[in-house]
Amino acid sequence: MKPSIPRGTRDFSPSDMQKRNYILNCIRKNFELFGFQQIETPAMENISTLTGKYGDEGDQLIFKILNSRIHESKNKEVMRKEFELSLQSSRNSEELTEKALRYDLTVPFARYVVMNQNDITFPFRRYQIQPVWRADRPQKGRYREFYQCDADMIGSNSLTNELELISLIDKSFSELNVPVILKFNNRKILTALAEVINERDKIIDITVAIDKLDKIGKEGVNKELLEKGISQEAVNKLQPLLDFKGTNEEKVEVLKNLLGNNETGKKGIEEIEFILNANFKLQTSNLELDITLARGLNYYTGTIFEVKANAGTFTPSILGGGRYDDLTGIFGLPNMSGVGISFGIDRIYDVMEELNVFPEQISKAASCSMLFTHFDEVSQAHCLQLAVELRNQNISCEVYPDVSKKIGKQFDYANKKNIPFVCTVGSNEIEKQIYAIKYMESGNKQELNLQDMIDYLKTELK
RNA sequence: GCGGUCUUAGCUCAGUUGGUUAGAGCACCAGAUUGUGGUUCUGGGGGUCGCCGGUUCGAGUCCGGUAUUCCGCCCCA
Repeated sequence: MKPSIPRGTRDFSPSDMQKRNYILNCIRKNFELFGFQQIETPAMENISTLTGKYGDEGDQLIFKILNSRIHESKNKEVMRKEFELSLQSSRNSEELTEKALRYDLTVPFARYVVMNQNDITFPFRRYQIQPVWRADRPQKGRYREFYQCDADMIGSNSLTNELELISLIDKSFSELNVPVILKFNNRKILTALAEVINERDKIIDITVAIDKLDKIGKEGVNKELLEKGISQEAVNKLQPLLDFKGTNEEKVEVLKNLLGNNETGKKGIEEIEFILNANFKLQTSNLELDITLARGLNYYTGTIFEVKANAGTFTPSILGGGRYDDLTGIFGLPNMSGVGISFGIDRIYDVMEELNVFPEQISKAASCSMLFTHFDEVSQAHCLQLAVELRNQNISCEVYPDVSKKIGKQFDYANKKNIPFVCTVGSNEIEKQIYAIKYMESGNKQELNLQDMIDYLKTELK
């Protein structure tokens, strides 16, 4: 058969993994530097855990897992009915699919917090690096399996958590050498907006439409708002928001004029001002209040974040996040506010590839430090013994696995794998216990006994 | 889920209005070179032209379906 993998999924070769791990290690190091602790959760969740958290569109992007051994079920009539209903409209039937692949890491985290609340010391900082799955149509930078790297603080209302996350974002992208623009907004602003224009029920439609401003323009947004049944009067009231361009402080003034008399609006503006005024390192990061930033996920209630690359032509969203005041409530633990962010390393990878900002040494990384070459079974066996000695000294090495008189072929192998040192062992070497070490880059050779070889390699490999 | 697009050797791609045995570069293998790689030269292997069906005397080329890639919509890391 012809081998293939599902669309939207990918294999990662050793050179891919070197680059992916470079990104991952940077982010993981910073997570730990900020005191986050790692957890993992299962790839699959009960489907009821996931549904209803991501909006209607999100629910349809959940990968469902068909129940096993349905042919042995005793409830086939019920299943047939459920299947018929599933053909009619989007729904979840636990008779057919009781499990699903996780869609993000935040909802499983909320579930974890509720289940383990007695063992957790709050406020809890956790990080989680695992793949998620979305039944989306693949495109460039849009995969059906991809990794999220989440850092969340839960059990604290303090806005200093938001400041810490901004600091973490700033530090991570500057270390990765990716120029970014960090946008933020507050869901309370959007809620207040819907209230002020008397379209409270349409908040989702309003936020989704406004979020598209930079993509479809003001006319596009207005058209979509009207199509969704928002009144012309309400749309008119929104115009100052859509028109406005200016500094963060000027935007706050616009918000005050528009929403200053609304309680929720006041609170949102306060939170925004706190972040902007925080006497922090924020001035050096590219922090922008974007009053049209909405984000689709339903569970956000306060601050929302989004990061985009600020260079090159491929500038997808590479980080998202925000504050959720009551995600755990649905699982039975109310009043547990959390805030978190999620790095999308697959897209960060694509952006870094385009910008060509991976350090050069990553692509040159060798699989090991030394290759032993040989001529026959006897010399190969001697090499295996030498390899044990080197590895005991923490020097990585490999013995060419096949026996061949063609030493050139063995050298070519070292050359292709960027292995920096080659040691050839034959009967002369075994007899004298002196080995010729060749440094591939220069071609220089050194004749050394085992102890000198170890010392030499340790010095050279530093 | 809807619309468009791509697919020819391991990789990147040519392939004329449908017409002999489908090509190139790189990679691979062998030799020049029997204890030392990168350069060079010579030779060689490798294709159900994504898959299924149709039109035709004849299909890589035209038509239908399907899968995949990428793009737009929707949504999002």
